[in-house]
This record gives sequence, C-alpha cells and structure tokens, in this order.
Amino acid sequence: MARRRQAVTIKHVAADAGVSLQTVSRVINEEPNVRPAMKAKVQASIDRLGYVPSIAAQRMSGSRSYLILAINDRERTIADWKAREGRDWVDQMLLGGMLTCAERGYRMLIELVDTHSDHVERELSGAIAALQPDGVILTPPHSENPLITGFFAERNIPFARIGSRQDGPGIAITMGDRSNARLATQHLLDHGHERIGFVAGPDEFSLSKRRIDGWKAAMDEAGLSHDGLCERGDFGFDSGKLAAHKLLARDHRPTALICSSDQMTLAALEVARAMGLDVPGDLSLVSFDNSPIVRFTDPPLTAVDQPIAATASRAVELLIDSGKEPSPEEPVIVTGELVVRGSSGPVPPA
Amino acid sequence: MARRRQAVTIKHVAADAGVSLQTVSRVINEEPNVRPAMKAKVQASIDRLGYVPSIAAQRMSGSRSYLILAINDRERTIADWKAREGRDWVDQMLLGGMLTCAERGYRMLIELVDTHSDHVERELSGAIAALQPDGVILTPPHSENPLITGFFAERNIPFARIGSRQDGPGIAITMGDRSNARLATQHLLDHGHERIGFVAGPDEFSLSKRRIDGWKAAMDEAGLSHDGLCERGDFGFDSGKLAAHKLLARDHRPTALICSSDQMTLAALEVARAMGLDVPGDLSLVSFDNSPIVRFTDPPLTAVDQPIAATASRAVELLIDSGKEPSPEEPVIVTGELVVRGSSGPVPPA
DNA sequence: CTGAAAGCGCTAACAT
DNA sequence: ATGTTAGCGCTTTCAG
Repeated sequence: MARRRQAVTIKHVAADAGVSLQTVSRVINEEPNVRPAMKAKVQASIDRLGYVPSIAAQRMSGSRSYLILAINDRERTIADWKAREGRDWVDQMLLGGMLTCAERGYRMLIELVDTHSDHVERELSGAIAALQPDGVILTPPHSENPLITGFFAERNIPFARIGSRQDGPGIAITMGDRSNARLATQHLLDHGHERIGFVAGPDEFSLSKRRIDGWKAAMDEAGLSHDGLCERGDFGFDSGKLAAHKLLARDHRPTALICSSDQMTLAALEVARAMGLDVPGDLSLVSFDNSPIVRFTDPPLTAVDQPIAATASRAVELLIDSGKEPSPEEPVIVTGELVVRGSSGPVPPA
Repeated sequence: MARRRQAVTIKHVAADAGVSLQTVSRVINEEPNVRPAMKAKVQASIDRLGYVPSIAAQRMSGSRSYLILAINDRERTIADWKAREGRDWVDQMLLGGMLTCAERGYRMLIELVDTHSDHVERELSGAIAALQPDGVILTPPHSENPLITGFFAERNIPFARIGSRQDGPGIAITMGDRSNARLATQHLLDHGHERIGFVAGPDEFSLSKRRIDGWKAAMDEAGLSHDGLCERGDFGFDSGKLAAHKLLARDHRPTALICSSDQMTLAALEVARAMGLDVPGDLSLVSFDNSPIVRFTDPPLTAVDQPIAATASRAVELLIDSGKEPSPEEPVIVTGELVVRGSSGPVPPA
C-alpha cells in the first residue's frame, strides 16, 4: 500500500486560481476580506478540482477538527446491541446527530465509555487526545457524572448533557421528563383511573426523579394519593417484573401502571397476564421510550415518545454554534409526546 | 474558546524520558530497533504523562489515520431509522465493527452515501479527502456498484465488500446466502413440505440471486419443482404483501414460504391471516434477518440469522491487516444459522 | 484586501 | 540502536 497523500490540496487550488494559499483558506472558511471576484475564481477552482480540505490538516493547524463525539455508556450500549430487543437509542442519536453534523460539514463519532470505571479519566483523555473533537455529547448516566462533566469543563471542551437539567458547565438538554410524566398520568386520569402506579427508573438517572415528580404533581392536583404506588426498576425487564409484581399484589391494586421504559412495561404486561388480568380491560399500561417493539406487542403499548433524534440534532447545533454564540443558560427542553395505543383504556367498573 | 493545543505531545514525552522524538515514535508504533531498557523508560514517561498520539498529526505525517469508514446506503438507512421498525443492521455493524476497531486502536465512522446519485464520486471524494480512512467497509447495495468499488480500487484504498462474492478488487465477504437458503429450505423439507415458495430480494442485491440458487438447489435435490414458486420483493413490507399474495393465490398454493427479509415475512403473515390461513398450521413461514421484531410477532418467526456483527468485525480485521498480510483471494464467508421459532412446522395434512 | 513566513504533532528518510 | 532533518496540508500570525 503506497504512502497516500492528499490528491488535491490547497496548493493545487491556489496554483490553479493563481492566488496564494491564504486566499484559498479564507474562501474555504468563509472569512471576510476577500473580494467577490476573487472568491468566485477560487470557488471555481475548488469545484473544478473537487477539492475538499483534510480535516487532519485543519485540526493540525490549530483550527477545528469538525468532529463531534457522542459518548455512550459502554456496558449498557453493548448489552442493548447484543440483546437485540429493539432499543434504538443509538440509531436515533445517529439519525438526529449525524445528519445535522453532515449539514454543517461535521462528522459524528460514537465512543463507548464505562461510567463506573475508576479510570474514566484515562478513557476520556485518550479519546480527546486522539480525536480532538470540537464538541462532546454526553448521554445518561454520563451527563451527571461529575468526573466526566468536570473533565470537559476543565479543558474548555464544549459539551452537551442530554437528560440533565442541573446547573453547571455544559449545555443541559432534556426531553421534558416531568411534563411527559404528567402527560401520561393525565391521560390515565382522563380515563377515570384513580389508583395509578408508577415504576420509576434508577436513581443514577436524574430523569427518574423528575418523572416521579411529574406523576406525583398530576396525582396531587387530582386530589389522589400516591402512597405506596411507586416502585423502582433499572429500566430492564427483570426489574420491571419485580416492581410490577409488588404493585399489583397490593390489596387495593392499581388500575393503571406507568413504567419508565418499554422493557419494564413489557414485564408489567407479562405479570398482569400471569395474574389473569386483561390489558387494558383490567389494567391500563403506559410506557416510556416508544422504541420499535411497542407496536408489535399485543396489545400495542401506549407510550411517551422520547424525541432522541431531535434532541441529538439540537445538541449538535448548539455545540457547533457554541464558538460564535453563547450557549443557553437555561436547560433546553425538547418535548416528547404521548402516543396512544391499545394498552390503555377506561378504568374498569368497580 | 481558546485555541486548543495538544496537552501532552511527543515532545513532552521525549523531554521527560530524555530521548529523541524518533525514539518515542518508535515505541508508540512498536517498531524494532529500540532497546528494551530504552523502551521501558519511554513507556514509563508515556504512562506517567498520559500521552496519547493525535491521529490528526499521525495522519499528517503520512502514516495511518486509524479510521475505518463504514459506508451505508443513505436512503435505506435513514428510512430504517425513521420507520423505527426494529431493523438493527447499523447497530450490529457498530457492535462488530466498532469494538474490533477499538481493540486495535482504530475508530469506526459511519458515512451515508446515495447509491443512485449521479455524483456518487463527488460524495466519496469528499469523505475520503476529509477523513483519509485507512479502510472502507462497503455494504449492499454499494458492494457491487462498480462506480464505488472502482473508486476505491483506483485510489488503492483497502476496502471490503460485504454481501458480495464477485471477483475483483477489495475483500469479498458474505454471510453464506446460498447455504443459508438451503438451510431454510431443508428445514421445511424435513417437515414434509413439498411446495415451498420463495420471496426473493431485489436484483440490485446479488445475494438475492444466491439465495434463490440455494433454495432451487435444495428443491432440485429433493426432486421437487420450483416452477412459479418464486416472486421478487424489495425487502419492504408492501412488496412482501404483493409477492405473498401472488404465491398464495395460486391454485395449488405453497404450504411454506421463505421470505428474504423480516418485513416481507411479516407481510406474508398478514396476507395469510387475511386469507384465513393459520401459521404454522396451514402455512409455514421462514424469514431472513432475524432482527429484533421477529421475537415479538405472533407466532415468533423462524428466521435465518444474519451475522452482521461477526461479519463487520471480520471485515475490520482484514482491512487493518491488509497492510501487512495479503488479503484473502477467495470470498470470506461468515455463516449464519437458522433460528427455529413458532412460524414453521409440519406440512398440513393433504 | 492579499501575501509570506512560521508552526501545529508526528513520521519517513537519512544520517550517525 | 538512536538522533537529525524535512515535510505532510492547513491556518495563524504578521507584513505589505
């Protein structure tokens, strides 16, 4: 394999257009101080030669790398990929993130990092040193890991925290968990439900608490109690089973359950079945995520959609623009919506 | 945002270890001609300072970029992501490709390219010029697009063609389509089926033909006719419906159908239902892909698994090693397996 | 408004 | 076995 050089470099363009390298550079970077005529001439050469700048060279000379790094939790991501249960978080991030990057001449790269590892810092340094990204997207549970956020803050690397609305460095951007949980609860209240159980996510994810808050708020407003109606899971199927079991084994069992992930809702569905309960006849179910599988279950699940693509897209935009404009102080909220399907319905007659 | 420079460079390491840049470079790249003692000293400095080479600088100096580019069909990929129907091709590529890249110090990057565009070449040049990848993975239908394969061949950029077994430049690597189709057919023959229909994929994918060949071969061997038992689809749901309809409307309708994608199988299931046929009682169904949804349908689908992760992983290895070792002449085959579930069973009594 | 010079971090080629 | 030199392609000074 021959030592590969750039086919067309800025030099070729400069020679072709009969100008200096800098002028070409200015045109590429849309800098001022180039006469329109000159600019047109250079652009013509660029087009004719099919010139595209090398991001390595751009990066080397101290400018941008045109790379955005999306950091995901290694363990969870790999487990999801291997399980093949239809979770499409990564796909949706790519859909939103990659395409927006592409529009702006950037590329998005995925990096897997262990949150719990004691050498997070080493992993991060490695990725940053090797790639020198212009921006970083953090996903839960990284978004609120002080080791990780601190790392980027110290180094002045722009980063977005998806699923976090804490104050602090970095752009906080959430999917409106509190209001989404309210939405789900209200949907059930509208159907006459009064005992609405909630299967929350793990503590490690701050959105878990926000969802609980939303649910409680809606219940309070309706003058209903939420005592003993909340259980925790870890988003996984088994934990959902356990939680659903606890809630449905109560004397006065809930007539509806809101679960913080599709897997946990699926688990609740299975538990209900095992208890001889009809869904939605005896028990209404509302899910969170709205991943592909919810349409293939029987009944299909009513679910709060998580607008991951839109969120990733917004994060990319804010990161790319963070050089020019100041980033928003307040958390950015990209709201989801409730998709009503067959798993929720009227409260069963007493 | 301050002009960001590399925190720790090769210079720092050299100074710290009291050696020349070149010696450090040799240690990094595991080149010969460094005494163990020297090597240890340098390595110690590297570790202490937490030095990681900048891939931009490495690339600039004419060495590798440590980047592997996975090129997917833009239209199909985006459609899949938006449809959220559980196709996890990209995830499986990442699972196999990214992790293997990571093991070897490489990164994998996804690039979407329009096969049908008249400026494919421009798109490719752009990606190559910007990123300078050390290797490229082509997925169907790019794998056999001469414009695309020619592009990389001309430029001496190592590339793998997934799903292609044509001769020619680049590493051909398939998932054993012919033998997989045989496997599926044999499974049905073993259950006594004699009229086994086949819904093939589009012509554009060479694997479509290979699967047909495998099915025909198995049928021939069993002394059975395959006349009029093959229809074409485009892997999508609607096309599957059409094809299944044609096959099942025949006088002497097939007792089993093999469909070349999960979506088409799902469509066949729907058509069968609409005709009042029980699956697998009246009609057995075997699918290709084994994507997440097949476990959530009723009945779950018997399917030929496509070992995408293993294939991507193998492709990455072959690409990375293509500098040192010669690439295999013969097509590499990563075989899939048949996962038997509820959609296939004994032939119904005549 | 445009150009010339210097340097980013690293490695290939050539000394020693 | 190690060090020195030159240069990759680009942008940032700084001069004109």
